Parts: sequence; structure tokens; C-alpha cells
Amino acid sequence: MNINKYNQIYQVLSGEIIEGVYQNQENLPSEHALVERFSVSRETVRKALNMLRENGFIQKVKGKGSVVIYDHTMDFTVSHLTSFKEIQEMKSIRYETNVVELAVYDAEDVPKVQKALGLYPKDKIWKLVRQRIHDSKTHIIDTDFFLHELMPGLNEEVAKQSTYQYIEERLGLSIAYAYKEITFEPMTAAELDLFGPVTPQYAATVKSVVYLNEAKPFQYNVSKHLASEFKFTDFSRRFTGE
Amino acid sequence: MNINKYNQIYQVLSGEIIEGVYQNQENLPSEHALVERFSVSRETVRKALNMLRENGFIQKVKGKGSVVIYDHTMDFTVSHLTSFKEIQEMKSIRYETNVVELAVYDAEDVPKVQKALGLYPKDKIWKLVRQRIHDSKTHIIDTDFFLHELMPGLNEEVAKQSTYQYIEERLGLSIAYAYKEITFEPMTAAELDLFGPVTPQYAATVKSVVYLNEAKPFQYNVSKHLASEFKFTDFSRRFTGE
DNA sequence: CAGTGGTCTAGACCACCTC
DNA sequence: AGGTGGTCTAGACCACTGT
Repeated sequence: MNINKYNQIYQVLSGEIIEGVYQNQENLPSEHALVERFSVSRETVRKALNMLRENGFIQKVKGKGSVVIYDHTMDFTVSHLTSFKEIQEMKSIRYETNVVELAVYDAEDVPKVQKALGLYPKDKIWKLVRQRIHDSKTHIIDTDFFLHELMPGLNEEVAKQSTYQYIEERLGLSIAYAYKEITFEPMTAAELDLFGPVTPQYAATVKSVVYLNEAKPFQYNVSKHLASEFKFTDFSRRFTGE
Repeated sequence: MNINKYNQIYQVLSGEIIEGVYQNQENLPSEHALVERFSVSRETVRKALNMLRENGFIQKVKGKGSVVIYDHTMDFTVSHLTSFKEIQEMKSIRYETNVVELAVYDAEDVPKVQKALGLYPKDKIWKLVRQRIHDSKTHIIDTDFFLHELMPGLNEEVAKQSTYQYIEERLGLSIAYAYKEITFEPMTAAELDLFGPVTPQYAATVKSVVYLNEAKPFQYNVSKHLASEFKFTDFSRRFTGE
């Protein structure tokens, strides 16, 4: 799918690590060996290895080699901007999605969103509220605000499926990065109504602002999770860089 | 301090962005111009730009240039493995640190830690419990487990200062990466005792396993925050890679 | 068209590790 | 000494953007 060489090499190697061709704590073949195997230059191999490193598959040790640090028991790492649908498939839990609201507002009616996305007062935005239900219990309430001009054709059918898929595959837009914030907040009356009787009456709250490729803010999302079930996992490095 | 060129260039450019030499939404000089300015090759400039991109300073746009996306109003991003002391300095809040416990255990006495760090039953570990106090109120309780063999000289004085600084500056060890997990949990009786009367009686719980350069697990940390005050912020990209 | 970033190469020199 | 990864270069070709 991706046309460049280092990405293909990354796909191959990460796949082999996941399949166990290279086990945890083992060394990957040396860069020189990978150069031979893939018939590319060393810098190209190194780009693929850097991707593996950034995504928590390997750790490079000077003078020694690239050690696999991928552990199958590790929880799936949420931090790389994955959509609800993708997470759901990873965890292989089946949620039912119920669209609570889908409507168009003026940006000025929702000041937080107007400010976060840098909109003019009369810019139109979609508001989309969805319940994620499993075993006839609501686990997550997602509230999304999208720029209307970028997806005028949004409808309930799309909203029940994956909005990210729609954005990327149908509209050809490319999601680039996001700011996320996790807090613990009391549930509002409306939220309690959707969640039903739960303890505590607090929600793990993930707010995010999502940007497209050209640094264009595009989506404001508030995701409320039952606090007792919420878990966020992350892999991070102390120093970034080559 | 860092000897390689791309790191120096990164330091210079990130500093200039923070100082406002390049404003939000503006373009950075072209790669060609930066090649001239720093008298290096283009690939070296690109490595510095990639660091800026990964740390949320810029977004590169095909055929156009590198747009600054750094906003001063943005909260400090915690996700890159920063120590408590570093966070405290960023936020310029003065906490007092109180050492509740500092003792040596056998790994088998703390099975969770033994498993997370992959230890033998009789391996020795430090247990260190610290309260972070501000305005005579406890805001954070940090519980740390360290490999004893790597820092036999740990003492209460060091524990009151920064353990990371001690590890990196005194011991010359290099912290590489960590796995983190955030959950919201009811406070235990012992925690309630340290926190005092608070509402809600929930703690934002950050558990992490920290690794040194050679993929050696080294520290297990549980950080309990008052849920009502807790905020975790993160910057993430959908696709990594060059 | 010229300017921009994206990819890739072949080779060089270095620092570190192991034997 | 020989293997490993880390840094850096000079140049090439491409795809995309703007005019």
C-alpha cells in the first residue's frame, strides 16, 4: 500500500516480530544484513529501524545491535491516534453504536469548540453524539464536532460506522496529528441518563483536537469512559531523534 | 551539550520557535536555506526537522514548507518520559517531598514488580514511597521500586531530591524508554490516610516500567494523583516514520 | 516554471562492543 | 581486529505547490 521502501521494510519486519520470527530479547539481523536482504542502501534500512524503534518494537544498542523489546502480553498502546473502530478491532470487543444526536451548529454556539478549532462565529460544525454499548450497557459516550465544510455529506449511516474511515477513504483527507488530554470529571445529568446507574459518577474524559495534513484543525472530540473500565497505555522514549 | 549537528540544530530551532522568532502558523525557512545557514548537508537538516515534527513544533506540508504549530497556550506535554522534578519546574509549582518509606525487599515479596521487571525471587529491590505536598496538602503519592544493584548508594537525601538526576548524572546510567498505564482507582485506606479527606476518593494512577539504554528494566513506578486535579496531555501523530 | 519537501544512494569516518 | 550502530556528506530523481 505504501510506496516507499523503508515503509515496506517496516511492514515486513514489524510483521515478523509480531509473528515471532524474531523473539523478544533477540537481536534483529544487523543493518548490513538487512541491506543485503532488501537490496537497499543502509540509510533506507535505518529509516525502517527508526520506525520500529519509535513504535516500541526494538531498542538499538551501540556496538551490539537491535534488540526486540516487543512483548505479546503487552497491552495495545492507544497513544498513536487510533480511532474507536480500530481500538475495538484490536481488543476484539463488539460494541453497538447508537447515534444520540447529529446536527449542525454555528461555531459561536459552542465556544470551546470555536476556540479549539480557531473558527469564525458563523462557521458551521457538525455535532455528533454516540453511545458505545456492550451487553446492553453504555461504556463510552463520544461527542464529536467536525468542520461542516469538509464533510457536508455526513449522515447517520456513516456515523454508525467509522467516521475516520469515511474521512480518509471517502473524502481522501489525511489525518496528521492530535492533542489529547485525559481528566477525571463528574458526570453531567445528561451523561448519567445515558450511562444509567453507575459508580462512581465520574467519567474518564479524553478530549482531543485533531488536525489534518496541512495543519488544519478539523475535529474536536470528547470521549467519556466509565472510570472503572478505563485504561490508557502508552510507550514513550526519553529522547527522540535519530 | 549534545555533540551531533542535527541535535544542535534542533536545539537552536526549537528555541527560536519558543522565543517567537518563528510564530505559530508561519513557515520555517526552507531546507535549502537551513542547509546554508548551518553549513550542513540536507539530510542533517532533515533530521533536525524530524525531531521538531515529532515533538509537535512543526508540520511539514508537501511542496509548501514546514509550518510552525507550536502554541504557547498549549499545556506542557507530559508524554515524553519526564521526571517529577522536571514537570514541577515546568509548572513552576513548589512541592515539598516527604519520604514515607525507603527500604530493601526481595523481589519475590512484591510479585507485581518481580514480574514487571523480570527479576529472580532473591533479587534485591529498593522500595521508596514519597508524598508530594503543596499548601500542606498531599497531591501525589509516588511509590518506586528500583533495582538495588544499580544504585546501592540510594539514601533519603537523594530520595528527597531527584532520583532521575541521580541516576543519570551520578550513576551515568541512561534512561531510554517506558511503558505507562493510566487508570482511575478508588483510594485504599492507606492512601486515604496520606491524602486526608478528599472528594472524590479516587486516585488517578499512573503505573510505569522504565528501561535503561540496553533494554534493561530498571524501575517500577506507581504515581497516585488526586483525581480531581489530574490532567495528562499528549501530542501524537497518526503515522510515524520519516 | 521554480521552489518546496520526500526518497534513495554509495561511500566515508567514528564510537562502541566482543573476541 | 572485525562487527555493530551513529553521524554526515554530495548528489540524484521524484511529486507536489505556487506563479
